[in-house]
Amino acid sequence: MELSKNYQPSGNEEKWYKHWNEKGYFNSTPDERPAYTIVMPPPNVTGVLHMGHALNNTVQDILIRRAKAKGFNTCWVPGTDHASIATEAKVVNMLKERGINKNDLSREAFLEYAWEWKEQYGGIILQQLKKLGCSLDWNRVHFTMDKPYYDTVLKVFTDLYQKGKIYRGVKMINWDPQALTALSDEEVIFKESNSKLVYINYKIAGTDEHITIATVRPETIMGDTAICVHPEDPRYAHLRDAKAIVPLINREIPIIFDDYIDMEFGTGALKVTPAHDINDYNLGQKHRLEVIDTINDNGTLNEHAQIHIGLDRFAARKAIIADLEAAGNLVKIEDYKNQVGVSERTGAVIEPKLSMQWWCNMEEMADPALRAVMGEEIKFFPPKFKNLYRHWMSNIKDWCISRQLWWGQQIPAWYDKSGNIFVAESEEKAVAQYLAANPQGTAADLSRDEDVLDTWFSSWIWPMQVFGWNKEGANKELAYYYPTNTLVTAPDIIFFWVARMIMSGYEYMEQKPFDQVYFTGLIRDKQGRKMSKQLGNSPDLLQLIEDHGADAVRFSVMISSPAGNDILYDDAFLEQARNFNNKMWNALKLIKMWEDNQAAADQGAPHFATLWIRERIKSVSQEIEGLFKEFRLSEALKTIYSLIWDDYCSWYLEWIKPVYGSPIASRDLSDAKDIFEQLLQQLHPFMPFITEEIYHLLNEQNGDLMPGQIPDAGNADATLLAQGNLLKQLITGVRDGRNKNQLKPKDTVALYIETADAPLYEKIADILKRQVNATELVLSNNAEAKGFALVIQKEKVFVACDIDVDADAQKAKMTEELTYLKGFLQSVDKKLSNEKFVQNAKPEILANEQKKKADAEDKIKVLEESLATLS
RNA sequence: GGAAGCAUAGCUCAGCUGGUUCAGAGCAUCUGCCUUACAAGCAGAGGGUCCGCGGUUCGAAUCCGUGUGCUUCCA
Repeated sequence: MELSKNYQPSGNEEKWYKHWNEKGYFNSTPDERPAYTIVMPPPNVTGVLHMGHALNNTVQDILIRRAKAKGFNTCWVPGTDHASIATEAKVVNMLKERGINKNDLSREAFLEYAWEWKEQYGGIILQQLKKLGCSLDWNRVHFTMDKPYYDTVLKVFTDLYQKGKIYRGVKMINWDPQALTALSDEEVIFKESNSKLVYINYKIAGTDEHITIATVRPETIMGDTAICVHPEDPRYAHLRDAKAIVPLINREIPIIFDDYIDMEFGTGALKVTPAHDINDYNLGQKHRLEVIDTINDNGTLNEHAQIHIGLDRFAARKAIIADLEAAGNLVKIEDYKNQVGVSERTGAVIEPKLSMQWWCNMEEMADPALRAVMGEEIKFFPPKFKNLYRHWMSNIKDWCISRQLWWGQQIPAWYDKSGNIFVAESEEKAVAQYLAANPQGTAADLSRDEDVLDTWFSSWIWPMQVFGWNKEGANKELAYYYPTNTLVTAPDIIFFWVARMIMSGYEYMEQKPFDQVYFTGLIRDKQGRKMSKQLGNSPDLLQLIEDHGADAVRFSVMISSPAGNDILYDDAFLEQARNFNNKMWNALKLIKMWEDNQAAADQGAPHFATLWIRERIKSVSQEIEGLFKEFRLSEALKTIYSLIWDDYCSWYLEWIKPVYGSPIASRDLSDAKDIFEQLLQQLHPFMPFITEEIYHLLNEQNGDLMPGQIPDAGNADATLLAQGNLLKQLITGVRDGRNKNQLKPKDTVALYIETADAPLYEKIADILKRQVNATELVLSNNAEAKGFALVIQKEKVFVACDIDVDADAQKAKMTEELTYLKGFLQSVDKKLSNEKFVQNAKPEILANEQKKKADAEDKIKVLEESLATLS
């Protein structure tokens, strides 16, 4: 068979994905095996695959494939999220490009366009996940706006309303003047901004006196309804019962006293604008102040502002400053850094606004959800996120769930002409409610709430709804797959989504939605910056897959990605992955070469190398098992990587390699293949394509690697491991000695070894000689020959060769080692003679110290003897 | 303003319940090799006051306090 010089991923990946899919490996139906279930965090329909998705979904695919290989019935559910604000914005833009104004459309017409958009672009990201190799059950694709899902969201709303957990009310909300909708607190990002602190004089009514306030929002002064000072501030004590006059519009407002004020800040006097600041609002409630809303929904001034009506708030800010200056009220302007809230989706500066919205009371639901995480019924990986979660859950506020948009689940609330509310899952039921209360009425008296629900109000029931929670009657699927096993997500949606899923899980299933939450890190670029569209520092993922193959991309995001820690993405990882691919490819080529030249079938004993590496694999498999239990996936990958590259390729294959030109023993060949297959099985979850490809090239296979099993590893034989280890050290030691003494690779040597374990050398002599280019190995001392001496573990090694060795340098080196060992022995002795140590240390640690002492003593003895021979 | 996390080789980072299988990996550097699987490779090597200071302990990279620097979350 002719194999290319290097591994070529292109072509293979599509081939294997299609094959796995056709074989049905991705699909799951309940059976007698235990289930292992993951629901994918549904990406936005507006999204395209980026590095964050790549990391997140690679992790999930690894967990799924590994669980499959450990005998679980694995089910990974794909889907997308309708993303109210983002999608609506996209659709509005699309319409604008076609010359259509959203406001000219009916709701129904707009939604038709929106669905059209969704059908065209909404599935892109799922298609892209196939390129990454994700073993998703494509029979189970869900969308948060599908009919059954939509209906269930309404059902949840109705149910919570009936339980009194959802209510309608006027409160201060975060208003996005661009998207023209309310946002929840979680959708507001605070950004540091360079603002101006403007000092303004307000005249005290009936006097010539002024009071100076400082504000960053002078355009809101027309909404002022008080000035507040600290009750103990001597500067203002005389102003009790005084009134101030708002500049430009000359409205009288009271001066109030409250210890909320920070006397140090600004002038110690605060203008209070209850309609446009949450803190002012609270202050206003306390002091029963009037509320004057001076800003329109779109961010322009309204008629209550009296001046500059229709001007945008930022233009108004400039205009008002100019007016104040002209009127002589402006004192000074200072530069000032403050935190300004902007909309997560549109980037518009948030306008705090009093508004009638729907709210969900979270307190009661938070309680079991908090306990589940703190009590580790749901485990967080890494656990440091428990703190963050606890803090948020214990300070939880009511959730603003209505959005002034059309794309989403329309709130199932109907109003009659006098404003009474009827909430029901369907219009018929709402009408029935109304008619029951108003026998004279007709359905036409009712009008439905225009608003839709927050997207997260639909995705918080994702883990149960994807298994048909809303279905009538017994649900085998839900019973089998729920609770799911692992949720893999990024820490930035711990409140948006994770916490709320836990709450809805306990509310409706009386059970947690998942056993564990694995938080991936954020991916940053080489300079440590977050990857973002604005910076353009996010690599084009599909291009990366195209250029390097999905396996390499998966490797590169996983190798440096410990749970919860940010990763700095660097293309160098791709090179490492490519080299690793080529390494395995070349191992395959070597074995295929041997296959063409093998001895007839033989019943010979297994090669020492084979005996050793089988034990080595057992021991490493146990390690990997432990790493998976703790979700330390990057460590697991590194461990497998090193097992394949170092142990299998660098040691094992070299040890069993036949002398050039001679055939390989057929037993060694089949062992080498068998071991390679085991290693491919272990690596498969991380790099599915190349492993499947090599697996099939290695042997004629009956089945595929993907559904193959990783058996539980037994305990490794410690003696064999130690023997292999000694052999490695002997080889490295002699090679190092050769290098240091400037022996060329082709120069041969002879080995003289004094050992207490002569039988071992019968097994390893051939390997040892080959690996260090020795012509012979004699188990005795030879003081006569030219050469150099080494001490490896307790073995006295003399390397005879035809060069003059610097005996002094050699002695110096040995003496140095001896000094170190004696110091080391001293420290061990000190420990062992310390009564407190002997009393307090655990038995195994004590035994270990005793072993260290014995080993050090042995080695010192050998070193001293060798030194004596040298002189 | 409140809280959390991080600081280990030139760079990017591992290091789980304190004890040399603990000071490690990849990249970079140096030396020698175009050895018939692999030069995108092989064989070796060098390189670290584990941020400073103090404490707990028989013993600290690891635990506690404190200072400095960086990051993130919340208001």
